[in-house]
Amino acid sequence: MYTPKTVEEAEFLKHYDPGKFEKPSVTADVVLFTILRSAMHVLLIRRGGFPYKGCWAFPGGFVGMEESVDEAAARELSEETGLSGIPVHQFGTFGAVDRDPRMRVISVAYMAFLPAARLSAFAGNQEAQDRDLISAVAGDDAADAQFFEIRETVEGLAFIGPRNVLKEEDLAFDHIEILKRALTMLKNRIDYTDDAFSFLNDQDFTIYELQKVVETVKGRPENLTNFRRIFANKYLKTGLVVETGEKSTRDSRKPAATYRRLRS
Amino acid sequence: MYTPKTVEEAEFLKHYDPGKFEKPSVTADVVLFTILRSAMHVLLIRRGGFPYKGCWAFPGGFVGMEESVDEAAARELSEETGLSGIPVHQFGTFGAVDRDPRMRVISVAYMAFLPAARLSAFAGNQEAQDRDLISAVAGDDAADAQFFEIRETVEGLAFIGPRNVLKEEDLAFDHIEILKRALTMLKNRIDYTDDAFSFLNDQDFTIYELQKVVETVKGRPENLTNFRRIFANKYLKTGLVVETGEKSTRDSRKPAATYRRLRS
DNA sequence: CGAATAGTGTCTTTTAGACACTATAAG
DNA sequence: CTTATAGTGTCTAAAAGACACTATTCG
Repeated sequence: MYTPKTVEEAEFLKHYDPGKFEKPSVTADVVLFTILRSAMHVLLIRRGGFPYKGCWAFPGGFVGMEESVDEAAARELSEETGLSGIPVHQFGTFGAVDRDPRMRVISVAYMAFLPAARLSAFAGNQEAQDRDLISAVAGDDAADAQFFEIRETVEGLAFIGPRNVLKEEDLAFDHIEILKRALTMLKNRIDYTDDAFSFLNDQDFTIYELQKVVETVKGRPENLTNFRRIFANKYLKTGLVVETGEKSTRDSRKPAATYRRLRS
Repeated sequence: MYTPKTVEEAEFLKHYDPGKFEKPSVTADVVLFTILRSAMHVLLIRRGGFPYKGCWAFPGGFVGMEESVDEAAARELSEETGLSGIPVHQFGTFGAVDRDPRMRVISVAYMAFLPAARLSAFAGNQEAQDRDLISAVAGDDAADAQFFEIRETVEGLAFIGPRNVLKEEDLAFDHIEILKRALTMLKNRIDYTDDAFSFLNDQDFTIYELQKVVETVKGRPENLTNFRRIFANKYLKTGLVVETGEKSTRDSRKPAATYRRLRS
């Protein structure tokens, strides 16, 4: 908290008028990724109001005056998906003049990662599981929320939903640019950050599960031997990850060792 | 440019009132680095008005309604230093609620790199060269502008100016946090981006000059043989940099080969 | 000559990539 | 017995680190 150093300064602050200049609006938007059936998916919400009515956009909204931008991102994600406790990672701010036809809007963009298991857990019904839906909170602008598979085609990105297929131009505002930036950054980050762990369903996991996450994010297979060696050097040798002693048969007939990450 | 798809939507946009909600202000701030006498320097401007009067801050200011955030950053840098054509690189947005005591301000932070030669070139007088001053344009908030050497001490960062020495708490707002983030990112980026080239004085340079830039940014020496090898593999073999054929004796008695980067 | 950078050769270590092979348990 | 993952050993290639050595030119 800032303390004025002189009476003069206290007076200045007391009479300062923040309304002198016209201001842009600021939003926090969250690109929520998840992995379903070994394919990258992103959450999109169908816009029920103008502009870009019927187009699809990331969860997000205006930054309130009493919350930080980071808090706004977490709040919007939570409000529009019902999910809580998902960390968000800021990756860029998009400030072109005409990106919103209503008015000047500057968007601070975040990415976040959802373990697939949390998808069905809270939706609570079979339909939701089948269709990769999540319960969007009803609101002015949120008519429907779905996870779309991201597929890279020769004409650009396509978004394969449970009921429909979108092209790049079906995204609202400049969200296709935001998504492309997020994807590039995620692919670059995945090898030397702990993002991959955020996709895992359980705190106990097998090396195979982690490998599948990395392969899905990067879009190409990893060599099994090398992946295990790097895992051993980077996490086991340093003590960041320990073997639990339990065995898992989720992915294979042969029981696999499970591991757990220590201290976040 | 966005085109409404229906008359209804055109009406909506026409009557949309952007003034409904209170909005934060948005600034673009630029951390301008340069290298003088083999030491990292950063440009700080002394604040002439409240709040943080007498403290030092990065060049920056409010984003106008008719310019993008990137343009605002470039404009502020140009206005407050007289320098033009310096590319700016966005690296983070700082949106804590209380970072400015006047009002809610969200700051989009950029970093930029100034070749040392441009410092003296435009200042035009000996005093400026001696003191690492640059001509700050007179304004409400800009009383004085200086480059400070960044020195890492046990108590944190110190800023060694031509006439004075600052501590972390002499920086205004949360600018010390912004600077630390910029430094960390720059150190991480320097090996695999072309940032190092931006510090070079001339389009023709020697390997030694490039090595000194990298050493200064990272704060530790590079092995000469390995640096030359990496340079050869990364830039010469790929054709990104070519040998000019000219020789330089700027740094050594023995003439050194000079190189030039192709296509930006 | 000493000082300071220019430039090359080479040995070693580390890391990454590739591939062969055996193990386990369900169907 | 087939299949899919579990897990190890090892050969090779590429990259990084370390160090020795010679070259050039000014003062």
